Amino acid sequence: MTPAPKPPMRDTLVAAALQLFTEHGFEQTTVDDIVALAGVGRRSFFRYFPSKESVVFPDHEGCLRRMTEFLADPAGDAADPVDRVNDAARLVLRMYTGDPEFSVRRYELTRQVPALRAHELSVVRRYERTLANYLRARFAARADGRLRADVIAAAVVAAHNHALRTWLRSAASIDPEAEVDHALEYVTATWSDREDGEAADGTGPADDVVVMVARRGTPMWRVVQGVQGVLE
Amino acid sequence: MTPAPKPPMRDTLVAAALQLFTEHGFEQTTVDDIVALAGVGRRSFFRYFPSKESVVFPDHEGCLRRMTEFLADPAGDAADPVDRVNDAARLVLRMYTGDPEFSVRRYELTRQVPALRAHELSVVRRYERTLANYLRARFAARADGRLRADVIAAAVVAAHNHALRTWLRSAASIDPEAEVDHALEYVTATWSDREDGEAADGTGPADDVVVMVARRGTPMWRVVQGVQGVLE
DNA sequence: GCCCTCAGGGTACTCAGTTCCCGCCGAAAA
DNA sequence: TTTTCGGCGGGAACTGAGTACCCTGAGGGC
Repeated sequence: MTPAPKPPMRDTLVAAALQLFTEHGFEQTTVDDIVALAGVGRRSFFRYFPSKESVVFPDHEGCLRRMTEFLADPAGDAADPVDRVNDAARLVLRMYTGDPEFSVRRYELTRQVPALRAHELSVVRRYERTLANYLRARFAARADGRLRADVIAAAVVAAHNHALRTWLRSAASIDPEAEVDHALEYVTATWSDREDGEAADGTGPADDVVVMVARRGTPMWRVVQGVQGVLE
Repeated sequence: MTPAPKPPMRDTLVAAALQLFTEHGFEQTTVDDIVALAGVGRRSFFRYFPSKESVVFPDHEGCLRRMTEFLADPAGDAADPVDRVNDAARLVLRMYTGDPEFSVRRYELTRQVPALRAHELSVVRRYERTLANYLRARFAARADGRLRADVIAAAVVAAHNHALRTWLRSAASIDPEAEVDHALEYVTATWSDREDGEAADGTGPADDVVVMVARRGTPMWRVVQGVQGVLE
């Protein structure tokens, strides 16, 4: 019978802040303006948000927690580590697509306010470190495992954010899942240990033999391109 | 005949700030403390540094400018793009190795002060965007060129920073160049267009033909590993 | 002499973020 | 019903970063 099981004051503050930020700009809006519009005390703002910037990213704490729980689930230990990290990144995408209007407004705002970009960077960094720490554990036995983990985590985050921004720039009019899948495939194709044959779409027996002929000195990207062209 | 061609006040401020930060901590030190120790006015501090954090990274502006100039030099247009951004990243390494004591002190400081970590993030981000923009131009004609540029730039920065931090953690006692070369090779081997044969050590004619046999469904990293094993 | 420029200094202000304390309200105990 | 208690929300005052404005004084050209 409780229409608002979550405390509404937090949401009220977010709505008031976003409205004022988009109307008058981030720097021009003071915290006093926000709490005046929300009809609460100034003290309450900092009870819910540690800084003026964080009110623009109200759901990242929860998303980071979900990502940590997802990666800690032992049910995923059998999966390919890079696939696992990609799925973890998709949790972030889902948070954005869960409220497209808010996400697009936030994107426009963040794009033109340096303080918000800086705050977003530290948020993204925490995702990246979460992914990297997971990969470090999975690659512990591998040579250069920590380096590999850091590079792959950075690549996954970069690919995810590239696709996410493409979707946001389109005003949420394209298919975000397809965009992210395509971008993450760029990373997976190169770094994953996954056996693609198992999950293939059946356009050929899994044990076909493919022969790739290359001249010594051929750039690696061209080899990959050639093999991909044959395998797909 | 000028013993200090550069204004010494800037260096005085940096030295005073670093001393107070390491002695009493970053948050505990106020800008007034810094200018009092440096013997200058408070106003002068903000004439040289836009924020309290930026005094810890006094040389990044110049390094970013050098990187931009380096990438704008048309002499490099013939080189492989990934090699080019790797060399650009090495400019940053050289700035750190140019003053190892300062770099190690800054690393210790940054490691335990969230505000400094956030500021470093925005600095690193500018390097990454500079590299990505260069690669975007070089990959303009390629399919998914922008995605590729963003992912490679992120991977290069991650590899560089991984090696840099390894060196800093060692208290500058290991060979930083070798560490970075090794880390960047991780990225180059996968993404570069460079013709390895040309620069090979002559263990075979450049136009040997290599045959790589793979089963359909073989993971791409295993294909790359196999081809690399034959080509090297 | 005068005027112009400009690096540096000082003062006062805004506002984010913190600290401390108070009032309110609902629940449980007496 | 009254008392006590605990937690949420409010308010006042404080610290300190960053900014705006104006002053001074040293050079440098005329």
